[in-house]
Amino acid sequence: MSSGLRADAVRNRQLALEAATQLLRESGATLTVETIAKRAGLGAGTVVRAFGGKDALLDAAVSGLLQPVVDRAHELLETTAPEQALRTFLAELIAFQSANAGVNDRLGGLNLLATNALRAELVRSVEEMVARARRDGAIRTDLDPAVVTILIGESAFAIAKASPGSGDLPAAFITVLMDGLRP
Amino acid sequence: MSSGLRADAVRNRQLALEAATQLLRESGATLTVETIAKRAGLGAGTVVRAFGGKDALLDAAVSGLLQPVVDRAHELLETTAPEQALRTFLAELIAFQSANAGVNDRLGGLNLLATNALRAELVRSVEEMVARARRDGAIRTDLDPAVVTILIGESAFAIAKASPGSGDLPAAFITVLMDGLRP
DNA sequence: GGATAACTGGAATTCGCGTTCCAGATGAGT
DNA sequence: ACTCATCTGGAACGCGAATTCCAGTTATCC
Repeated sequence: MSSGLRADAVRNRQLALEAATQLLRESGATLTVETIAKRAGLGAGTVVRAFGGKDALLDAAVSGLLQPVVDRAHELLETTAPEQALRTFLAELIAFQSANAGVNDRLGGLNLLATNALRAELVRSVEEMVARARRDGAIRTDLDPAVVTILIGESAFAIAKASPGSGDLPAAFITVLMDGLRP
Repeated sequence: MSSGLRADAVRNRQLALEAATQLLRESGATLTVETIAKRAGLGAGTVVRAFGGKDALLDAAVSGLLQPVVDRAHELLETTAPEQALRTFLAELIAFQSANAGVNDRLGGLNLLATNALRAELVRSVEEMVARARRDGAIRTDLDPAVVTILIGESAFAIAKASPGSGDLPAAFITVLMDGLRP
């Protein structure tokens, strides 16, 4: 096969990835190579080797989680009117981040190449939504679109982190934000 | 004196605190006991003993940074009209967080007793500002005040973290937020 | 079904850090 | 000035965690 890996190595790679993803999403879990290995039913060495290091493994896991969100943004850009796309995407993004609360807190000091690329792509998509909504007259023109994009992205992120504690928060946020962004 | 500490111990306590505060504010700096000790011109043992542990030392350092902000919130509550107080405080809070960027990222896993107390006090102050502004008719009443407070706090925090890269961001944020919060 | 290269488990290694320890230094009381 | 309790520097220690290593196992190819 194209990979050049032995069949068992391929299987174990997959097991390691799944175990890492699981543990990443379990808020309190300790995220050591040891625990990932135990969860996957593998030895520590195998887990590390599968991706070339712990960082790369987690990068793959986080990317896997993020990819559907990126796809969804593209889909909304193609199928939905800009303002509505922005609203919908924000709601879904917050729900996603909220469901994966704690993931981001445990990535400090890690070098996440693929993940950062996806994040950049996400920002690009939001930028495009903002630009289009603004062309439609749905967003005020006294602010730099790039600044508006950052504003949206960063605060959505923060709201998601805080929202497990308070269910109304995301809806309130979107209301306030979209009202504040109107011309 | 009341402390019961020897004079040199008092002085070294102060040196350790200042060194810790400095390093905390220097974004890239490694924040180990060793580096703090070197900066203070002390031995590692002395630094640790001064406050009873690294956590307590950093707690004291962060509290020291935060205290003026808390005082300022109280002052604004006493001297300024609610809506204006909120605007002003937000701008100052963001400027402060921005100037101390990176401090918050390095506090993961630490037990910061005094700091958390100050943070809670900060939230209480903002809550009071929101409540008063709402009574004045300056803030929409279709949202739970507690939710509005969290909304403000969390997003201000996020904006501050992102703002070193983009100077217009804080002003844009406050504009959008306050417009969105109007009745 | 052998031969061989690839892969595996998990023990040993390494590394970064906070804390502890203690022989020597130093401030405080007289 | 003398004494002694307190404090100091920094080496040694303990601990958690990633990585490396290697003897043994297993897939793959003929």
